[in-house]
Amino acid sequence: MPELPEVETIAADLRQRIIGEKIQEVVVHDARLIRDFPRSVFADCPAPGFIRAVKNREIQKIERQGKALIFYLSGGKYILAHLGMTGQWVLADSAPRAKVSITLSSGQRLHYNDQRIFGGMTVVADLAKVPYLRGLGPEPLSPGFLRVFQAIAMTGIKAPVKSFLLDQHKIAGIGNIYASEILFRAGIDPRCPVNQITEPQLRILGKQIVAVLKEAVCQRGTSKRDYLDASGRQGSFQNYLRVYGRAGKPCSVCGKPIQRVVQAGRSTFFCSICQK
DNA sequence: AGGTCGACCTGGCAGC
DNA sequence: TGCTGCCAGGTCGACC
Repeated sequence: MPELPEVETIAADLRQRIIGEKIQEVVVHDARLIRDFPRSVFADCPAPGFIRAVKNREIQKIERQGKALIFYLSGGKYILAHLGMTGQWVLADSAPRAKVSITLSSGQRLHYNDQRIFGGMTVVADLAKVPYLRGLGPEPLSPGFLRVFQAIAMTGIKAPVKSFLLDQHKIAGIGNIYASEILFRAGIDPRCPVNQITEPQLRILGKQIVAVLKEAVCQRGTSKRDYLDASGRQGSFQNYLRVYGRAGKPCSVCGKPIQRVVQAGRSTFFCSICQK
């Protein structure tokens, strides 16, 4: 599900509703979800250790970094969570398919669902030592991003620009949906190597990264399949997609059919007339 | 060094 | 109806 706008929406929702609450009870329905971030599984079942580590701590702050969600707990512990493809954090009395359920001091219940189990969570004592966070590129919504982006993009990268946008080490938070949308708005062919894009085009690209992500945050994310916010509601940016998931349908600008190609095993959507 | 590809999982859906 | 194959918003490690 989650790219930057979706994780940002969930973080904002949870911030409003559970800051200051104490974790009273944790039930792990599927131990595969509790794992070293984000994929490697502990040799033995880590769930009891996770529960012990977070129980009775207060949630003091919630932040997003890239596509990761971080719960700051009292006593210097952090829950580090990643939603993978199908993860959901939902506040609700019950959630029949929840993989992890957390009861808070007010009686609210926070559930983590994840159909494909690509996401998960772990508890850490030092964020600075987490390889995923250390490796993240600049945040598109942070001040000074455009200048940093320009500098990174000018380092002679030969990869197709679509792969570049998806690389979390280069830029944090962009995923498959927004990469296609950003490139359409910038008028750049997703297959074009980064080092063949002109400086003025790169400036437009940087601005479109910021514009598309900001707009998607305002629309509370894109609910194409599974994504729901922390109240279980859909986002609305799917109503504004110009190319993603529209293969064969007419381009909103020139009317020619939107193309779908596969790059690095993932679908890319674009207009071969409007994007050069 | 830097880029590409399969593996990790489950479920929905189109086509036969 | 039921089977098969394809598809899905992410990330990492093996491989070139």
